[in-house]
Amino acid sequence: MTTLKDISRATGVSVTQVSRALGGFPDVKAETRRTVEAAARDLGYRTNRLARGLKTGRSGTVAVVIREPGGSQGKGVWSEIVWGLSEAFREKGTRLLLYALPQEKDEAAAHADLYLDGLIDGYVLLDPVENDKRIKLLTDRRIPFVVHDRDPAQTHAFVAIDNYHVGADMAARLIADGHRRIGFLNGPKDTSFSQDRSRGVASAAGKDVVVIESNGIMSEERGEADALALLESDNPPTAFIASSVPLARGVYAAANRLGLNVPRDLSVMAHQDGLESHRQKDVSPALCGTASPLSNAWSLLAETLHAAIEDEGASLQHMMKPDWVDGESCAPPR
Amino acid sequence: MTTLKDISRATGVSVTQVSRALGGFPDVKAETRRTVEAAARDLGYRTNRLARGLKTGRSGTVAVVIREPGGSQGKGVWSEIVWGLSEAFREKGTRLLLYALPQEKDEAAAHADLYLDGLIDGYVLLDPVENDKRIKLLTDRRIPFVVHDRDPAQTHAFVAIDNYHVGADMAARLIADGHRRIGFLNGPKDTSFSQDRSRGVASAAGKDVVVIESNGIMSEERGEADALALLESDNPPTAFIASSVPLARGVYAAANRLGLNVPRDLSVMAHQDGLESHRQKDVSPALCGTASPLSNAWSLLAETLHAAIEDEGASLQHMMKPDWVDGESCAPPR
DNA sequence: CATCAGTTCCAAAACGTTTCGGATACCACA
DNA sequence: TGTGGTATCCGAAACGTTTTGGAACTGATG
Repeated sequence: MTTLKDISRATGVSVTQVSRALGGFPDVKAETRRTVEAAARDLGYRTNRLARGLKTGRSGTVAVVIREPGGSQGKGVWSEIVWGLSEAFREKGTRLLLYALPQEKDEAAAHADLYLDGLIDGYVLLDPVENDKRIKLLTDRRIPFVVHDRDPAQTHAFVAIDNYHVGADMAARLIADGHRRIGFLNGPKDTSFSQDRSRGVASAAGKDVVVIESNGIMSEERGEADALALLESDNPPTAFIASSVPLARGVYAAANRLGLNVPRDLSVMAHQDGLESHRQKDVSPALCGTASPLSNAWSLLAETLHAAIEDEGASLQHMMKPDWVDGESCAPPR
Repeated sequence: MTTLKDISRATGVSVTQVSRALGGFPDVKAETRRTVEAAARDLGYRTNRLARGLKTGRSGTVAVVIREPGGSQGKGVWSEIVWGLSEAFREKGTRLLLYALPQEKDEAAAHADLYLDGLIDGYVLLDPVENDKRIKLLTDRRIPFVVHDRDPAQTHAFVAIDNYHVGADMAARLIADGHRRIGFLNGPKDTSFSQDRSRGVASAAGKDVVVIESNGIMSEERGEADALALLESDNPPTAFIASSVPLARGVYAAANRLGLNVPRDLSVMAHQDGLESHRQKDVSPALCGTASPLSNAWSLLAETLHAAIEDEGASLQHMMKPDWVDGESCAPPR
């Protein structure tokens, strides 16, 4: 292993100046810097993060705790998220630790324990719940962290989707196309994302547009059932907004059963969460709708966590505007 | 953060003795040790792994490099493997770093780079290929590692399945049941696991048993095609051995098309690789056959890597005997 | 009493880095 | 000549741990 001392010996420059030269400090003569940099390259120098970490208190490593194995049949889709995170952090020179924790262990305590090892600068938290214990504990102990999505009951650093605009965008486009009666298959009523989307839709709708909203789990079965009920009513909607791709699949199934053609007889829009597993293109006709640019979320999460680590107490909150994806599933009403 | 110095101050014992007391060294009076341990507990002491690592050259962290995001639609099943590994290492007090590397980057070089940071003690390598570059480079640089599965072209530490016994076990059981003509749907001819299984089957077969082997990719489609061809021949086998669950699915499909009942008219055995994604129970009738106890592999991998890190140059090789899984798919021939 | 062995202890050095507090040299200006 | 400013440098301390090499004490043995 090459150390600063080796470079110092090789160049005749003091260890201090070698460190400062490599660190880009201004009080180093240009020529000295060049000499040092050349020697560092020749000797294959890499700064020892353990030593740096010991001195600075920053190891350059963050962690994410995962609770379930998640095979390709498993419910969890964390592999995609974790991969994206790891890559985003890698690009910023930070490493990501994956901490697998069985269900029966106390997750919040595990976060605190691991942090005390000194190897970890902070955490990314996934899948927050209301009044999340982890958030509470990490906040108390002033351990830096950022949440993917958010817990509306607590204030903390997060990167979340702007669900208000998810609803507003889709509704506005349907209305611009001439639709005046819209079915809205939303998520569970008690989740904050559903409420936000609902508000967005309502604000875009105004007075002469009727929105019929239903809430519940976002499965294809429920989508089909709720869509069927609406389409068979006396005054059926000419368009649907679905809060997820599976829900939209359900709408397609319902339309199919009633012999309705999408988009000729019925327009369908859906929001996709950005995971490979629920893709708007994978249904036919391809869905149009909003999309969460999760791929961008990784680097934003990385930046936010960095900021949280640097400025203790900074509360960084990012709402990401949804993207728009064109498809074949929307048209003006007949 | 509590340090050894804090404990020293609190107890009046020197830092040296505190360290030795906590480290379990013998030259510490029992009473002193108790005092120190009590203080450590009260003060919530956790040893700083950065400092220890700097001194000992061991950070207590290992890494695995992953190349593809692999959503639940993706081909990759690494999430299950990585989770198992992370948990196995966690139980041994070691942490696992996940290093996501895009396809276009040089993987072997990335291993060397990351190692030079000093944060990593060694690697777990997945999916080795013949004459694997990573194995070559890590061996050259004397960076400790262990491979999940193996590269028969190089000698290195590994944990692999005993594929000879996979073949031998299944063949022996079928023969004990009275089968004398066996179809064997194996993997690609140039992979070492296929060759090993082939040898195992042959050795169990002896002279009065006929084995008809076919090789190729292990998809359901190929399984169906090859099984169909054999079953429609003049002298069809009374049993099949499949090298994977998808292949066995193909056999089921072929039997179905020919109106054959499993296991009455045809016995089917399959090897499952232990991943949730290919489960013998998930087909009907449930498959019997060998299974790789991958869940045990994780801790064995962890132990082997630890050994490789401690004794430089130790070459540790572990063949895991397959398990046996009972099912409904086998019976004596009619 | 001197010697030895055994037990228990500790000061200090070391790991590789960052950073504080000056030191040195040079030049310009009064 | 002295004074101040700027550019460039460096020694030494510090981060928290492990480990070396010996010190101090005890009791037993000759």
